[in-house]
Amino acid sequence: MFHLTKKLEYSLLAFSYMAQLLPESRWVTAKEISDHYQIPYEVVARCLQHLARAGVLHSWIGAQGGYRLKAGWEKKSLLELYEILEGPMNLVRCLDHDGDCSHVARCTLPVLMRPLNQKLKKFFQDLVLRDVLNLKEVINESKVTTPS
Amino acid sequence: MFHLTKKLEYSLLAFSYMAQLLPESRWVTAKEISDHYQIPYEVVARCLQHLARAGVLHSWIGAQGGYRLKAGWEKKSLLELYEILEGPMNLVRCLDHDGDCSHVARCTLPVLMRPLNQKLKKFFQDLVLRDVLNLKEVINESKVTTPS
DNA sequence: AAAAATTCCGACAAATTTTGTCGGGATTTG
DNA sequence: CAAATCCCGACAAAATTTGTCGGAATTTTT
Repeated sequence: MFHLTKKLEYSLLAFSYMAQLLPESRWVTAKEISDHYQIPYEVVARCLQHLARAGVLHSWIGAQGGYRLKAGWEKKSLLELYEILEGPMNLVRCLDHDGDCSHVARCTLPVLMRPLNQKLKKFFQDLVLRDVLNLKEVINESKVTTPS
Repeated sequence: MFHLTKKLEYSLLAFSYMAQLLPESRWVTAKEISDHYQIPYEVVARCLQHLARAGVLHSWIGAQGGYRLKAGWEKKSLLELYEILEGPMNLVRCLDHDGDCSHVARCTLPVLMRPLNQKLKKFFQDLVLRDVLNLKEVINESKVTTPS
């Protein structure tokens, strides 16, 4: 129940990898990351795609293309990453459908869990990549948009 | 990844149920709880057994037996319940074996996750049943130890 | 213009974890 | 002694997560 999913693990590793190169900043391929950490290519690749679609990374298709951190990435919270990769964060399913438990009328879980869920989300909202990855400060992300 | 397990859900319902009866306090059977919430008997039953073994509930075997809240139950945290029911709370597996990832040397996850994990545990340690279940105060738990 | 490198996408297969079921034993009450 | 109950482990089923495959689209290189 409280294990990070591989999607999150791999995404964090990807961020970590890209952050390390930082003052440089270049296009990094999914393959490079998968090789470096020996994690399955297709899985990281999909994570990176989702993160790009969600606007946390730049992506560039084609030879010499890849991914690159997007300005402001270091302020993204674990909550945001979670919701990009896994959908809404809810302690109990019924909260997905706004407390419509439809299960037993007596089920008090949605009522009890709603405030708790808010707290949990707050907790992860306050954990931003900069802190999670232990970065002193993010030096500069060059505004390059084409590979070569 | 952040859905409560049924074990936890059912246990919370059980606590909720027993707390509602409170100034009374009597032996409540697993069957009674399973019937009330329409949840599978064997599963709640096992949760209650674990909670009893862990000292959060009293149990009494035999006809007219059952379970009963044990003094101090309302100060038990969700972390404690979690660890009773599910084992140690760790965001990543390698923390189970104290960061021995054995995976790739480069894997920075254990290092990054250890402090995060601490924070998460703290978070759940601070959530105690009294608050989670919204109890004003716990009136009294009679010290009865035998059913009749 | 063709080939190579890459992101993008969905369908599906495999592995793992969670959830539920069963059968039986032990203890207490009436 | 019978009934009610807790106790326990093994296993089956369901759900979820993880990984694989096949292919399409875009860009760069030759």
